[in-house]
Amino acid sequence: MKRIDFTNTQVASSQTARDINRGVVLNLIRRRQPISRADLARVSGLQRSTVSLITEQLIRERWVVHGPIGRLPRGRRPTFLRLNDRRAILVADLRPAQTTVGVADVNGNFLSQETMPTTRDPGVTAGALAAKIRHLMQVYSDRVFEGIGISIPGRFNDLSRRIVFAPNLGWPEFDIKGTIEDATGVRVEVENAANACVLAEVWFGHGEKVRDFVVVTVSEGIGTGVFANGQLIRGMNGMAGEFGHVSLDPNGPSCTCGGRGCWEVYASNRAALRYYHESIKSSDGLTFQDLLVLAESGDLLAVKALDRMVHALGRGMRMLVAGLAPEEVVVVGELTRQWRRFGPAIESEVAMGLPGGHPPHVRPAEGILARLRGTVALVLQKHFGPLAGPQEFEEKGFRRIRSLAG
Amino acid sequence: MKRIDFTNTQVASSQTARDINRGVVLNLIRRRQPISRADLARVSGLQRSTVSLITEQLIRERWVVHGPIGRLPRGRRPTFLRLNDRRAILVADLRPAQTTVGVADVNGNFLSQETMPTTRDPGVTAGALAAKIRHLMQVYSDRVFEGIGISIPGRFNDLSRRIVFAPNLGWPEFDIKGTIEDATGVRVEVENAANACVLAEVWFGHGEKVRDFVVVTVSEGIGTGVFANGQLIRGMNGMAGEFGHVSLDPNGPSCTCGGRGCWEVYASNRAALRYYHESIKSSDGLTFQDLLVLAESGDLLAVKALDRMVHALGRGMRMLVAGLAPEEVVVVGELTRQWRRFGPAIESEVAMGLPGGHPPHVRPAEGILARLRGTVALVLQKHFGPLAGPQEFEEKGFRRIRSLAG
DNA sequence: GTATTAAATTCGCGACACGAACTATATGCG
DNA sequence: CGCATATAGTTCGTGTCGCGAATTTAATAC
Repeated sequence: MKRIDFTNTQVASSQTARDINRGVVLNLIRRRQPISRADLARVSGLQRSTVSLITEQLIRERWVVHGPIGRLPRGRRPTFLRLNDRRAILVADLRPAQTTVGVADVNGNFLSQETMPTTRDPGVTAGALAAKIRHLMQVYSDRVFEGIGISIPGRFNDLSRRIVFAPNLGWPEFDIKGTIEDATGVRVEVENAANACVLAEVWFGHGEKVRDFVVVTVSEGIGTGVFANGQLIRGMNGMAGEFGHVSLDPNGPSCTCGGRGCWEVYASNRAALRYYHESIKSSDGLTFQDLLVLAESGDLLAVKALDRMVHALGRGMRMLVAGLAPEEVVVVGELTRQWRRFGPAIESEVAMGLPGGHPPHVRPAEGILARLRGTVALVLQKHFGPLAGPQEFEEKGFRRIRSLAG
Repeated sequence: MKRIDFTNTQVASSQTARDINRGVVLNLIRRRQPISRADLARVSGLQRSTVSLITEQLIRERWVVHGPIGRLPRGRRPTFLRLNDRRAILVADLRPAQTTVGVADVNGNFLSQETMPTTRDPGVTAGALAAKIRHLMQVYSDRVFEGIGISIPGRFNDLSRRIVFAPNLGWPEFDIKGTIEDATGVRVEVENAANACVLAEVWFGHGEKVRDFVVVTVSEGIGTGVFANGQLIRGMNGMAGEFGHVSLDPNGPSCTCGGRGCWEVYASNRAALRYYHESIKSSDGLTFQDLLVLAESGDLLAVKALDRMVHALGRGMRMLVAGLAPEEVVVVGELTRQWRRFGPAIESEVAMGLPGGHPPHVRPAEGILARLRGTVALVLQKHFGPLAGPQEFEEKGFRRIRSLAG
């Protein structure tokens, strides 16, 4: 008897070239729409004839539709192509306090967006979320829904299909994917919020031009998403990116994760509030937003608390920057609203004592929008080819092949 | 006038499939030699006819040669194929104290290996190295040399072609690539030692099966190499992997890099020696090897010093493990000689308070061998296709294509 | 010798990208 | 209006490649 072991070797067939080029053309249309076939050929380097065949295929697949006719000083007028925005994606961003639900088209434009409270009971929250989604599907029944994308402040394990690590949410392990899929009949994709922000940057931001950057989400906790070598780094079981729970001080305050002195204990919104509480009594019920307003209006203790937080934020980022050498650090969170105040402080803290080379550019991104748009990208990834991830190959032209072991 | 901007979009041509499959077949031969065409077809999933054509091409290119004829209970006998081991690679491992030079065949087997001292003067060392290499080229003049691979305890900047960050070597910026190339006439590839160990693991170890692991080299300093999503992470300017210079304590002892309290200040061989020096006076001239021997023979202070070092090592690894979620942590360095003593201590320290999921397997690797073999892989990468890195695509079937900007 | 088995090659086919030729459609000028 | 010119988009012939069936080669068993 022979032992068979399925290795991951991937061979190319005749269709592989088409699959690759289809992805290139589809993403060029997404990026540069409206665009003519002739321009696609110029931009991609493919022959006009090849572009025609591929666009024909994309139109058959209903990903692309004809747009308006262009005007040129001379010659035949080009027919522009654009994405079919009748195809929509349902998106949700789960946060400890509230959940945002919405509908977006394939371009990441939102048709609708609303919020609902997040409760401590996963089942109740998921039920309410599913109801909202079903309602949205009725309201937008003229659209075709590609899937549901959900970003969470934690980790989703693909094997067990459960949320397995979400200390700031306070949920036990829960099968959110199955629950929502059963209630709606639509396929659900779940991803960590910081990773979703990475996808949003790649899909709707600077694209794949920047091949190494990290996203740091600062809210109740601290999340990090790593984009390296032009790919989102997921790690074993999708657990990569928990730099927020790296211990800076083994004897520091305890963290929601069970550890002590984690980065997020010093640099999250909660940390700033704690610093403020320590300096002044009678400050119950204060939110991070309030703290920002206080600092803006000149409250010295509030400024001091935020400065401590920002200092810790920069210190932790230096860890990421030293280890991963990103070109950019993208910051997501409420504190970006006063970027003028915090931005330079973070940037100089990051650059301090950096081993060799140039410090990265530190810049803000819009939070909710990034998370939601990231989940749009998450759902579309399956159809748009290997942009931002290698896992696509297996499902398309490539095949897993056998190998004889032993 | 049109502004033209070369984007990195890569389209596939007819030859793309062949390039991919050539790489698959060549690497299967490398891995499983001697192997027949029939087995290659079975293992790869390609048709026997396709395998025949590709192997014919590889034999023409002189990468593959016919081996012995096999024996089977029935039927025509298979002709085995194997790599052409007349093609050799010159390798060097530069370390602060000494440099190892050698010759290896394409299988990573060493034909020769010798050491020479490393001096504080880059020019002198490079000159001596070049002389040794020229001598080896004469001794093995029956071989064809593919290139020279050099691993360094620092960073090589591809643009300036210089060693730009090597605090433990104590060299100023130096163009080692140009110096050796001019003196030998052979192409030189330079890579950080930890990254070289990563390549060695992927090429001569478990292969691409483990898609996420990190290498931690422990010697004068601490180096880290990150393998994620099945790729070596290089970062901007190839600077990724300097986790050794992440500050654990901003007020800690100063480091060779100019910072304070870096991980390597607490967890390197030098750190262990410092701990020992602190506990006992009159211990000048002691090497790390001596310390290991002392500990083995029951010197309690030596044991204590090494325990402190191992504790710090584990603490830093927890940072890597939390952030990158590797399946494995591979340790390279002298301390692996007493792995029975240190291994379990490191592993339990790493697993302590890890956010969610399973801790990685921590295991040792042979140091000098890994570094040297890694440089073999470094040189061969160019010819063996996109194994362990995406940068290959540009040079083979893929092309950069134009895009009109503005 | 003949049947059987397996390796390796040959050959016809379809998919694909390429590139030249061709068609379609616009502007401008005599 | 008619013709030159320019640009978009399509058609068609060619070469490469992988596929898979048929064929050839070479060994063993009876």
